[in-house]
Amino acid sequence: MRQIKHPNIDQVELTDIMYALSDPTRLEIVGQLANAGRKMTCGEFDLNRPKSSLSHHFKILRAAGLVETLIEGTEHMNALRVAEIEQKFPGVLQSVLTALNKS
Amino acid sequence: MRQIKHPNIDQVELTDIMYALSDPTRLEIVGQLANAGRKMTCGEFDLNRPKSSLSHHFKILRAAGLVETLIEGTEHMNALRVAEIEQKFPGVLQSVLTALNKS
DNA sequence: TCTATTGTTCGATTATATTCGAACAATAGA
DNA sequence: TCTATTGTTCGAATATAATCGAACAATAGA
Repeated sequence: MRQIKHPNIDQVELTDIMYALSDPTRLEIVGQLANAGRKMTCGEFDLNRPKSSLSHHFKILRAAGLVETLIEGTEHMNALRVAEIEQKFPGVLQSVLTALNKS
Repeated sequence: MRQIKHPNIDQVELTDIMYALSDPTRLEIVGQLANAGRKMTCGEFDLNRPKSSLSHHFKILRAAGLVETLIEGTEHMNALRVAEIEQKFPGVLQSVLTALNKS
């Protein structure tokens, strides 16, 4: 598997996004990614979970179209698909990120 | 039980809201409520589910702070807590409603 | 007081999610 | 080619959610 498959943005449902963002760990991942403003490897996140658990959460974030993962060597670089999500669901991700940074 | 208890808006977590909105039936309820622009009884919703199932979904919407239910006689009048939610999580509910009406 | 109406609660079933250790796969670099 | 690094996948256990019929509760109105 050379690169990981991601859903096309048209295929992403609002319920998928809501579901992905309903878990504290995943919300944390999304928040850290947004605040970093750059691609991050899975290991870079400040979360205290075994890697198999994190891998599971990244899988759900990818399926929801929120995160894009590019393989670079042995590392997997994760990026938020902000622009696409914003285009399809204006304001949804932005307002969630704003709420995250307030709490 | 004279009136139903609702959470104070301070106690509402973002994850609760995301979770409540991750279910198609509940999203439908929220959408119909918003579009109606008025209080609605449970029976008024155009959903094809047994009442025990609907009652379950309303319970979750209430717990998430999204819906307020006032008992009037034998009817339960449901209203969206738009203003409070908007105050605490600006843009979140609005953008979801906008997305709902596009699909 | 009896009955119809409107929802909630209960209980059981089925379906989905979460969690995490262990094994596996892909790659970089020695 | 061997090894370390980075994640994924597998499998099994546990937890949480959805579904819905049946019984129950509260009220209005006859």
